[in-house]
Amino acid sequence: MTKYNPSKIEKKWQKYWEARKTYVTKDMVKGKENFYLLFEFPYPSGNLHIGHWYAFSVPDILSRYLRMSGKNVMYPIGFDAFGLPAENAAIERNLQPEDWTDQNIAYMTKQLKSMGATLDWSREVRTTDPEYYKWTQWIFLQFYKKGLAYRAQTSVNWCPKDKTVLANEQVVDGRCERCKTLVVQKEIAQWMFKITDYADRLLEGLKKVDWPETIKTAQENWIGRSEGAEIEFLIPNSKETIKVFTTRVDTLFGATYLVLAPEHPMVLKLTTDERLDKVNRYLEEAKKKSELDRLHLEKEKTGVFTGSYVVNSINNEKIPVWVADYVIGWYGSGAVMAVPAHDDRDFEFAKKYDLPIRVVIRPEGEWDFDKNAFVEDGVLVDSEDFTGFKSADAREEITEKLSVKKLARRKINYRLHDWVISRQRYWGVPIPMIHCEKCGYRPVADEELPVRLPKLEDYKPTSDGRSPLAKAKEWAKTKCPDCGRDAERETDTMDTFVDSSWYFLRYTDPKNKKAFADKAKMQQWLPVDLYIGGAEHNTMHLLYSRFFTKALFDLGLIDFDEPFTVRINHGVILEAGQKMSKSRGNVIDPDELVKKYGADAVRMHLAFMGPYDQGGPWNPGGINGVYRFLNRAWVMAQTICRKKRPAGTGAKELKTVLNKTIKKVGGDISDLKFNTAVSELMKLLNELEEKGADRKSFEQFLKLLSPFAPHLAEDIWQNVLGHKKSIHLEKWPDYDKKLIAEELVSIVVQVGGRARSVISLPADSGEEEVKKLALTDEKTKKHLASREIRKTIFVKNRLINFVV
RNA sequence: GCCCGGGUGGUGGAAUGGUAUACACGAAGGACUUAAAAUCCUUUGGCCGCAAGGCCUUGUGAGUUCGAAUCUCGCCCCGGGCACCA
Repeated sequence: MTKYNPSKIEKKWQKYWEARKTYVTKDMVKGKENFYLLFEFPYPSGNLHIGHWYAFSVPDILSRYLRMSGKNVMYPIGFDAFGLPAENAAIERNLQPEDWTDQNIAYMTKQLKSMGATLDWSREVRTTDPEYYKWTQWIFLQFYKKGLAYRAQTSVNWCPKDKTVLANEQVVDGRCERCKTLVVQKEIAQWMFKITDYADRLLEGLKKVDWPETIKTAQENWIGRSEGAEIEFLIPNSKETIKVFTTRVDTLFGATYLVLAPEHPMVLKLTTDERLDKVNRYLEEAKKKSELDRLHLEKEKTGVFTGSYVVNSINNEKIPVWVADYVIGWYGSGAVMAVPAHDDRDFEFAKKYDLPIRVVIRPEGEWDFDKNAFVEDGVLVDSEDFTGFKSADAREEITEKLSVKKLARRKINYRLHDWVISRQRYWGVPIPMIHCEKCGYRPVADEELPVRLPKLEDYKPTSDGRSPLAKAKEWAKTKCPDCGRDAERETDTMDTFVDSSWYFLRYTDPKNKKAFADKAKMQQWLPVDLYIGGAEHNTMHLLYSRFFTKALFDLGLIDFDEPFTVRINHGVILEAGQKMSKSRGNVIDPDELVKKYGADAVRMHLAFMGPYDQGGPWNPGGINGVYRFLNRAWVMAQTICRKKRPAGTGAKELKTVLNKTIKKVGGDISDLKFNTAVSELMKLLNELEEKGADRKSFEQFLKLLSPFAPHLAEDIWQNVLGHKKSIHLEKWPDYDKKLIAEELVSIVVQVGGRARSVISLPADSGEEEVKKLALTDEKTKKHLASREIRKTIFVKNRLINFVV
């Protein structure tokens, strides 16, 4: 008998499938429904770790199952190949980023192919391919022409180490997401995408997609919509006003002072001469503190009085204007009305600086206003005509009254910022714009695309805030498309999240030279049926892709406006309690495991570990169990082939188990419950061993196993069982409903809610029959002895409970 | 602080109102072997008991129910998101 030798058979079948183009997906197959199964394309970091296998090989089980169930499945692969880490790694190794990236892709491709997945390599896309980024640039230009891409001077996040601008989403705890350096604010003119125009639609769209609640709430929080009003406070003897944003117009009568953020443009204008020194000193301190603040050193509120007053137009009261850094410059209008009786922050500040606290909302119960602000809704007091109103009504009425005088208006604020896409780094897509002294920024003509990234000997980032591309003088020199004068190309590159915001569209038509993808082909495949990826993209890639989809929809370029119908976040595999990463040096190398146990065992072990969305600690021990299981299947195949053993004594029960397993495994895979599907297969093999398998039931078992262990299944199918065609072209077995319905069922007998015995009866027996038999049962009798049955609970085919 | 997840044997986990601990891992004992590995068999939540059997057990305390890991409320712990957002 030949021994199970995974490394030998796996290579062989991988070549076989490749030669026969088994997994090259056609755009349409008659009679088959298309299914687009997508995972987040990898970043070419160097080599795969076990986390990549988890992300790519486990969904392959679903891909194979769907194929067998008659679906035309696309399971594509590509590389998100531009980006900072590759550039930094290349700098370290004194290589060109392009060479480093190509080298990594070559190595990872080899590794990926060893998984034995149904990946369609003929559709591979790379974001660094000019044929790809040509369309990244083209889409940018469409956005530009629609006013969705614009250039503006704003305060942006600057990473001093990576020497580039970062999007808000790339700043975590005040630090650069990549290198963990403290981010500073810098005033630079940058290209931006107007994602804020889509804030409401991005919220609205969440309602119609089947995504986990966690992602939906994360995106809702990130967008941070809040409804309220903008109210103007009058500056005496001036035409100017201070606008504040509030969600609590009902507390307007309780406003006892007004606070400006240190960055507010009116701060110095409102500061009186005698307060100028103090205010200036405070502004200086606030600037310094903002960096310390991010280290969470101190959070106590500080502020300073400007010396000026503004008028609250609801009651014509003069209230003092303070400057304090607990008010954020960029949110709302950078100014707030302070209502210390009804806001925790204002309360704390008022207590500290001895400012008046005026109660205007009463709770239903008792409240100690000396100790805490009452921040919930209630009934208005001391609010002139509005006294006695409920908070919600007062908000409406007061806003209405002030808007008549044009001193207030309904307003919705968002936490979401526009997306800053300029990067001052080399390894990215050049922004296809030209700067002319006379005409300003002009778009590159479509025929000129792609604007190729030039080769640069020295591509390192510079400290002056200019992109390294500025060093490519010849490349940058061009003519203005409008006036024909000498002009210069934009030298910033795009954030890599732009590249990845549309790659799933390209997979449908990766070689198209006339469009980013053919409309008919997109119609056949999109939106994506199931998208699998990591939670780190909840508020980045997933939000950006949704924005792109909506913008492209509005441009009439696609006919759907949500890209991913179903989304599942896979769990993270931890090593020593931490996420695996090269920098931590705790990566588990799949190649070694594959060498030792084979790809089939590695895949199946990953599937068996636990719920797919949960991840968890890497437990190398368990892989033995799966390997043993595969080995036992292998051994059984050999004996069946030789002996052609007929069905054993338990043949009928075996049939029932087999049919139940067919149903359960298929259902579990569809629900992405791979771990329980594996355990069902193990149970079935145990049964087959115990009862003695015939060739037919073994073949059924093998089909169920084939998505999990594709190489082993194929080898047995063709070499041992002698089939001429691939097992992966077989149909998923049907199950017989009649066989699943058991003839005899076990019914639990409970006495007083405690299980005391089990009796066996024909299925669907009625209460009387069950009761009769239960009462003759010895164990039951013992527990019922000298007790009175007060009530009987009967659940068909399950249990009977005697309440005593 | 607020918002999502989650807490079950020595370990990964199963069961989403009806026999808790399926399926594996590990461990212990045995068979085979000169020996080891591999393989196979047996045992394996805790406590009491020679056994039959009994009692206890799903972070914790209460509640609903004939019956709760599962539903409800309070508390503790772990993971993630947001966080001075007015």
